[in-house]
Amino acid sequence: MDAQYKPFDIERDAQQYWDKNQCFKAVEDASREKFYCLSMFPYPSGKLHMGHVRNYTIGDVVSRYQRMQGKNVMQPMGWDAFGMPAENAAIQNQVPPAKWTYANIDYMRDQLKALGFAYDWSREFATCDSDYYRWEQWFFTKLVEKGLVYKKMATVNWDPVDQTVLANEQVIEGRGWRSGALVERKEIPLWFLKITDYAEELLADLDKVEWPEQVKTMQRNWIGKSKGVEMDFAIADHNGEALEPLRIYTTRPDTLMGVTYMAVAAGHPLARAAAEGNPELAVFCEECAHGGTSEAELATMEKKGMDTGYQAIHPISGRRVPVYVANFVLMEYGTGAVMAVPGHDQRDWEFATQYGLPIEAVIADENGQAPDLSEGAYVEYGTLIHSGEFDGLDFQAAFDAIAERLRQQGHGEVKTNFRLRDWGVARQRYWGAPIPVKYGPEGQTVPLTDEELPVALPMEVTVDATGSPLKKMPEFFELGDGWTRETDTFDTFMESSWYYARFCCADNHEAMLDERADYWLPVDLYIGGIEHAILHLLYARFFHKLMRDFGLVNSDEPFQRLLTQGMVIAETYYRPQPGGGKEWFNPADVEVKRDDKGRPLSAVLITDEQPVEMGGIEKMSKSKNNGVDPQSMIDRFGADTVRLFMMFAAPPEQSLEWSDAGVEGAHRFLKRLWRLVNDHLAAGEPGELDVAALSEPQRELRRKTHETIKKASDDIGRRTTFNTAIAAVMELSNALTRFDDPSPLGLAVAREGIEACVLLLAPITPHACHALWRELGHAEPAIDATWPSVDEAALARDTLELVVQVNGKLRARLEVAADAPKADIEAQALAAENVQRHTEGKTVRKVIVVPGKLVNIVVA
RNA sequence: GCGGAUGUGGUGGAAUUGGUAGACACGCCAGAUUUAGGUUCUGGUGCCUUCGGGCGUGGGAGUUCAAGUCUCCCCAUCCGCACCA
Repeated sequence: MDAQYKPFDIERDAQQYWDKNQCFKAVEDASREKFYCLSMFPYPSGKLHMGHVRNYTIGDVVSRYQRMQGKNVMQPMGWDAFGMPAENAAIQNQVPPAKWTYANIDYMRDQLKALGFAYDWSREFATCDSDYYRWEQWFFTKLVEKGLVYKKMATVNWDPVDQTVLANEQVIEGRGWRSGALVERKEIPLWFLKITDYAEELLADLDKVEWPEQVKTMQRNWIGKSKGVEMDFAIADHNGEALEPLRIYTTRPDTLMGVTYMAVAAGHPLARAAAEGNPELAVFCEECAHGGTSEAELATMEKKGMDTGYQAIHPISGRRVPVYVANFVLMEYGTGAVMAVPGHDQRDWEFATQYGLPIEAVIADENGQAPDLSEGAYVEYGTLIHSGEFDGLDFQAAFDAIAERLRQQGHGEVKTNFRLRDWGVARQRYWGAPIPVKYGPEGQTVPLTDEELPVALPMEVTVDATGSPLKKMPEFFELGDGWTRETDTFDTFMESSWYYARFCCADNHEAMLDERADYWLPVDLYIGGIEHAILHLLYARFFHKLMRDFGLVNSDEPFQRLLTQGMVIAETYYRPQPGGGKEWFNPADVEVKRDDKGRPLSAVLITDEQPVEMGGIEKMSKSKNNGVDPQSMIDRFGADTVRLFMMFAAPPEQSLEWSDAGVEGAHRFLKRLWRLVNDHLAAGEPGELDVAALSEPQRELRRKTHETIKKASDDIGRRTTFNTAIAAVMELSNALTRFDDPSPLGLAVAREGIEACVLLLAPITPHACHALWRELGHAEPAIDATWPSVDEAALARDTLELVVQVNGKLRARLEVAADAPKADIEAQALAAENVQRHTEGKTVRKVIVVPGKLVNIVVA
């Protein structure tokens, strides 16, 4: 074999071998256990970033591991190709989004191939292929027929200068990102999917999947099932005339007797009515329409309100309280109105304090006293006070009693509510799948028929900042006889909600899915960023249930296991600019000076040797220019080194800090491994592995080999902690390097250990292991080798080391027989020299023996 | 603001079930060989120390024979918040 590790030759040869033999083409086979491993497909933004490399390496390691376990593995790849960046690039470079997107796909596909991922490329597709989105359009028309789709008014960000709808991301501090104009909230009619019809099932079925508990918790909270009371407050206008009652929902009916005002959204009919005769209020309602629509923005903005002059009549006490218009109440949430209990709700408390409204205690604190409300609201559950006949009741009793009273009076009833809102799927953008609906001359709204599908998106267009070109293309939307086509396109979450199913049968041009979907689904392991923990994963789960209810799939959930990978982060460097901004420099262009402990002291730009500031470690991003280009790393060290570093530097769920030195370390390890095999082969032919004839060092090495197999198998297969699996293999390879025994038996023991190293690393550094496995004389490729198994007999030990503590502090170590009785261990521990010193003159109160671990002697 | 996480040597991290804190690696220090495909090998390396030991897992309290791990409070950072993907 070549004494030098030559990654580029090795990687080219291995990739050619896999490619030529179509090693990763997945074929349905009912007789074999399947494993569908899926990584979240990329948006083709231009080139791969380190986050992609991390994501796809994790998926590849698991895929290759499962293949070596004998499973029928399918690992596909495709492109989440619709989205805003293509439109932005089109505006900037005058290139049609389709051209830009497909060029990016071609480039990124080559990059993925250079990393040696075991994909079945025959299943590849892009979501902007009409052969993909046509089925989405078809399915949408079926949903319309089934009543799962409807149109309603919804709030969007409106840029009054560019005359266009903005995404939340395009609203920067309340202003449009291009025009800089103050963004307004505007109501327009939009298409919605009834995800709330599935709220209960989406909640309950979380129990069926093996997902990280925090992701399930986030989804549960997002769905937000609550039990409360929906009730009406009668309303009187300035003249005491009765108006339409005000409907509200509360989860705290026990605090009902503490209501001191009501708050409604600026768009609420009551606010509109009040504004009619009140110019000041009309101006205020207008002001409330400024700013973005995101919940974070609404929750953190300055709370403002204005009295409508109307009065709400308390349904039980008959007390009259003022009705305010408030900017933090939104029409979209619940009924667009809330009852305010400033004594027991912090937000209500702050508003009441600001506007001088009464704050009253109706829940006792833990001492049974009225709580001090001077510094804030008391939000705990407790016993009712100052609530008339309800005094003395606890939360549950008060909830029931007050709800019952409201029901008897016809003012309200118990209701289960969900925080989850229906999914708005319409976008006023060009680069998306056209929504397959047409409008008639008499205002009819009709889904397109099967014969009218698909609606192909025109590919040759010019895009500018003033909205979708589709709206300016009569040849697209005019259908004749007064009929027009919808020009909105789908939310790109639609495409990513079912691509995992289409991979099962991407070549079917007659149907959306076929029986092959039921062979492969559900996805056995889904890997992607934690940032998708709620929206994408919830929409995909919903879509799966829709497809199930149409008989397209037979499972309830799309993703059985989920691995949420952390971000890739790196140090940032900048220089302050005269204007107050910052110029950011890429880590590749910066040299860091360190003190004698290796702590970074300062940094200079390589080109001019002048200092730059260190801006802290952040997520790799364009804006901070701290992205490390995977390609340059592959070009320098080879794909295996990049893969190894990625898997070794951190467990997959944590953020991973990029380190050039760490990459070099990974590269050094591969060179050592190569040399280890080379030296071993040069040492001669191993003999027969006669387990009964082993010397003590040989037994020890063999134990290390099997301990490593055990640990690495568990780490990769169950825990998905690839970093500790690699650390274990490094320990074994260190032990093998130190093991110097050229006897035939010694070489046999070493051979077993070396082959274990190669196979255990095969999923992580597949190219090097492909070559090494061949050098070790195997005709079958490493990808088809069987994962090594543990010889339990090799793990047995005659003696164990126990630690001895005195009062919890380590004082001695003890070598004892593995089967030594407790009493012997205790006696030996007490007799140890250093233990004697620490127990001298003291009374032994207790001796705790934890078998196989430690002895703790408690003295006083 | 709300929901979810994270915090351990100079650095990345390990400690899986409450039981030896710091595996493995990077960096640094010392030595050897010598080095042009990004050397290689050996040893040392948490902090303090009167060399007995003491201290030590963001901070503060608590439970326990025993706490990085469990409970409570606080601080900092990150992710998501429905039109970024």
